Amino acid sequence: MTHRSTDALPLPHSFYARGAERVARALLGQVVVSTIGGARTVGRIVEAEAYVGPHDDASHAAERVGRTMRNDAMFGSPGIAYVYRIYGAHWCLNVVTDRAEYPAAVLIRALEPLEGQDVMRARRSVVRSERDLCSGPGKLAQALGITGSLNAHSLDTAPLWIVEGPRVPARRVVTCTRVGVTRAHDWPLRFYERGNPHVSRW
DNA sequence: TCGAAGATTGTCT
DNA sequence: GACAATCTTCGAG
Repeated sequence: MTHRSTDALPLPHSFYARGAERVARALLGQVVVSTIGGARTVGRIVEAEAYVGPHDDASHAAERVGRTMRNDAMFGSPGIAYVYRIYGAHWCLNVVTDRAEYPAAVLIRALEPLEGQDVMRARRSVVRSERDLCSGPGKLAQALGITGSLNAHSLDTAPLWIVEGPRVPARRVVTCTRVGVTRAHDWPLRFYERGNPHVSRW
């Protein structure tokens, strides 16, 4: 079998040990690999949002909130996952960034499916087209089988890790405001690949 | 112990 | 395009 990009080594710890805004931008084009439940599902990151620190009022770990049981993983080491449940129905996958004891993270908002589309389709109850598989934070978590049990999981080992993928040229990266947040909604901390049909929302 | 709010999605009009 | 579903978390009483 020929070499696949998904056989590459996981991204190093140093990749995540930077400000969330830089990590969010750098995550575009990287590849998420899941072997949860024994099935391999792979997707390329095409959309991400940064939650940059305690001064970010839209963050779950904003200063007015402080450290709680829910956001505890955000205070952990860079490179671990922060998985939370939203609206009582959906899981969302974040990557913890910056440094330990400092709450910053990047929300993975959309993937372009690369492998295991049949498994994704089986996990996702309602799918009209391939674009519906991973075009949203709750959707991609369901498609990859991600649940709260992966909170604080280190993203350099099975069953969920991130490897280097094809780089996205700067001219194809769009920067805009975050989606769905009710505070600090005008901060330009959302990044996505221009023209990619798997982005959650234009 | 209770009540309000939420980094979304799916369905209906 | 608008709105309900659904339940965990957190702050107040």
